[in-house]
Amino acid sequence: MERLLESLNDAQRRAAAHVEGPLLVLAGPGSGKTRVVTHRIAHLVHVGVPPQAIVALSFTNKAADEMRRRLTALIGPQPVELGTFHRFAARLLRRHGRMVGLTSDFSILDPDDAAAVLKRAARRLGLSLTHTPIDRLAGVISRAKNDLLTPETFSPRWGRPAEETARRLWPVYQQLLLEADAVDFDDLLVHVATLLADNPDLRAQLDRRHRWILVDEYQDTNAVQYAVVRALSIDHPNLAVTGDPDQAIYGWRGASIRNILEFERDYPATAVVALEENYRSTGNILGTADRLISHNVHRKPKRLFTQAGPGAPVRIVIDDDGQAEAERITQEITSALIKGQHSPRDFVILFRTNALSRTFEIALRRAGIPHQLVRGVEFFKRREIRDVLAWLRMLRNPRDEEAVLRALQAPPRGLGKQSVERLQAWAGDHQVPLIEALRRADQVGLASRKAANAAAGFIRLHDELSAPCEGVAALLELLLERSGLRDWIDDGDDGDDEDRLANVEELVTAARQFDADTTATGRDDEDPLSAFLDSTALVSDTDAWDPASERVSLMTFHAAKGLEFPIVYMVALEDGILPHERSMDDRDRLEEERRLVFVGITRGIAEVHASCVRVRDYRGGRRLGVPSVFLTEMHGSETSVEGATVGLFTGPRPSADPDADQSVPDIDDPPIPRPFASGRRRADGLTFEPEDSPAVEHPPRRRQPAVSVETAAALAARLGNSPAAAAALVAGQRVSHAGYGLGRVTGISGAGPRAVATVIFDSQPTQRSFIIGHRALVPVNDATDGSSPVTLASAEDPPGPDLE
DNA sequence: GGAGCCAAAGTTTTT
DNA sequence: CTTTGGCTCC
Repeated sequence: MERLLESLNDAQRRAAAHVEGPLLVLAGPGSGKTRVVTHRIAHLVHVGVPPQAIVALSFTNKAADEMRRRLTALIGPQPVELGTFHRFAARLLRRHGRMVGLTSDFSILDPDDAAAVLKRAARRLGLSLTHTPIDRLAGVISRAKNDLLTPETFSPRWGRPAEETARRLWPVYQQLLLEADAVDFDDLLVHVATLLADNPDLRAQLDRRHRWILVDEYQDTNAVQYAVVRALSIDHPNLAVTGDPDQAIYGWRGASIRNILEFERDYPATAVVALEENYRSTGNILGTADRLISHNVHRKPKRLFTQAGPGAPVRIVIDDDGQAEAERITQEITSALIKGQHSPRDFVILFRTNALSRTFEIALRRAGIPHQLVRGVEFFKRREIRDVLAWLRMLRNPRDEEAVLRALQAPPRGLGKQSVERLQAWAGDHQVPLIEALRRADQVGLASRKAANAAAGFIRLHDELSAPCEGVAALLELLLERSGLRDWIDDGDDGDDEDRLANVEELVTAARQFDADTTATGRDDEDPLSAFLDSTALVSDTDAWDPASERVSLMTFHAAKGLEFPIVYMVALEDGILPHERSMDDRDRLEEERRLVFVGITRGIAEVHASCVRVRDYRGGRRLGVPSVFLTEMHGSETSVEGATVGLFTGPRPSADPDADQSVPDIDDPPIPRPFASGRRRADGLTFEPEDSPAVEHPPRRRQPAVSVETAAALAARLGNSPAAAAALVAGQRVSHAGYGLGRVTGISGAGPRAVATVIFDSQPTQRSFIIGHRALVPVNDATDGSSPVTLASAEDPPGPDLE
């Protein structure tokens, strides 16, 4: 056993060997936090703690999966409860939700559906929402919930009409949710907190049941999460939290650094372990990060060190405009790839807002560099996916009005706005769920015979599909056939149909996978359909990130937390973007922006490049870019500056002299006082009109030859049409498609004619899915396609994602 | 009753 | 520039 902990350093070992009592692990970036957590769990199990008594909570499924993977590698599969806060809460609520008025079949509404409920609440109150956008109201309520406020305790601030409106709307909204047996994301945690606060016996019982609790990223927990964790660790305070106050980046979501800073006060006799040795980054990277973060006033100073050499300086580049920035970075990546010392997955491009990704996607695509934009929720936001899931939700919970409303229109069945409103009104008058009104449509008095028939048909369908079914996938299949959903999706003849159908098939595959997993693990304590729905509702952006894939990653700073990359590009470091203009006037929020950059820098293993731009195209117009104050702050002996020849950087060109601090341009005093004020500006006698910038000559598109290859191959396939061709698809196979050109298969899921191939096309950044049986994909000989612009370094065994 | 078009508005970060 | 919402027309 002692061998288990041998590979750890002293501090890590102290933390991992800790068994009883509260533990606070202050873990700097790259200090082996995940190793400590997994080794500690392994150690606990080894000394006889029942695995079922251990709960490890993280913020993303990805982090949880990675922990599971590493734990299994250490000591084999264990029935440890390991997942996200929300998943844990959902599971708990399915068991004990009665006490807050929920059945075990409650629905989890995504933000869109929650907004629709909020709209209904406003309608019920007779409130006009023309002057307060619904998202804003939802935001106010969400934030208040995270602060553990209730409609009673929430007091709108003076001169904030939106908050006053939200306060009035909130109780009605909760009422509607309750009637629908539904919760929003925030409620999952709020209900659990309430449950634990109001039911001492249950609290004690769960405290006993979950005797060892571990919380990752504790600096980002908010009041509700704190309340939940607190309530479960009173009698058995074997609570271990890990975190780094310098990486707290979710203050806007109600997270409070207080939780970690005052942990020792909350839990007396806490063992504190500081992990300070960094095993990830070079000395220059760590030094730059440290220099930057030391500008934060609200902070416990911390020592970070590495035994690694200084490495390359952290590079600061000032580009002319966004296009130049993207093209320069693309070129640098290309030449690094050609040299063969790096593969695409070694690179990440980090930006403050998602809107900034576009320029980089375009540039990378043009250069033929495979890349992935980390924005995973999109799959579950797709229309067809939401339609299917709405059906499932309705079958599980017929009171879920949002689900019923959506199912009613998918496919359209002749029940229009008029009829639906009449049904809703009737349901309201009779205090019954909407589904009941549909069931008794003959009593409702619908306008037409047609509408009444449609309602009856819908109910028949609902009842038929409500019959018990072997597995989620089987239910899905039945649903797709009987509801006409599949035909509806498939009937048009534009190319999107195929995409949409493939997405649905992908969902079926996921369900099949899910069924197999549940059978294997034999978890009978949960309803499979509910569990499946939970798993689709609670996915996050980073969950979709595939670390093993041979692609350059593009993501926000927030999404990068916990990850590491050999080469990091941080882009658009301009005042107004990072720090964001809405955070510049508030000291605390400015500090959070600074921590965001700290997180960005410390993702880097070997190289970190930061850049800003002198002119930024943004929302149609152009703005002058002023280098971020953070660039000034991080600049020092570990950094180099390029591109400061003209304009904003007026000082002499920075020399290699490490102490040439005088050469640091005076970024604090830019020629343009308010760079991000709206509208075009004249500056230094320059007029920034769009016409002023000559269109950049784009290199000829490389797709030309690909197209002809493709049509020939497609024609051959259509004429010969050998089934063998379809079967020949394997992961890694080059293929061509009539619409999208050449691409590479990244994976096959399922089997038989409905198997789905996922493909990355050379012309597009996104992954697309195709049903193999449709034979839209034609295998292409790798050697003949000649479209590979660069020789990629050979893929070795892909390492797992590296979480701290 | 439904679909398609046009206009307007709004853009931080996310479980 | 994208998305969303409202309107009109079929």
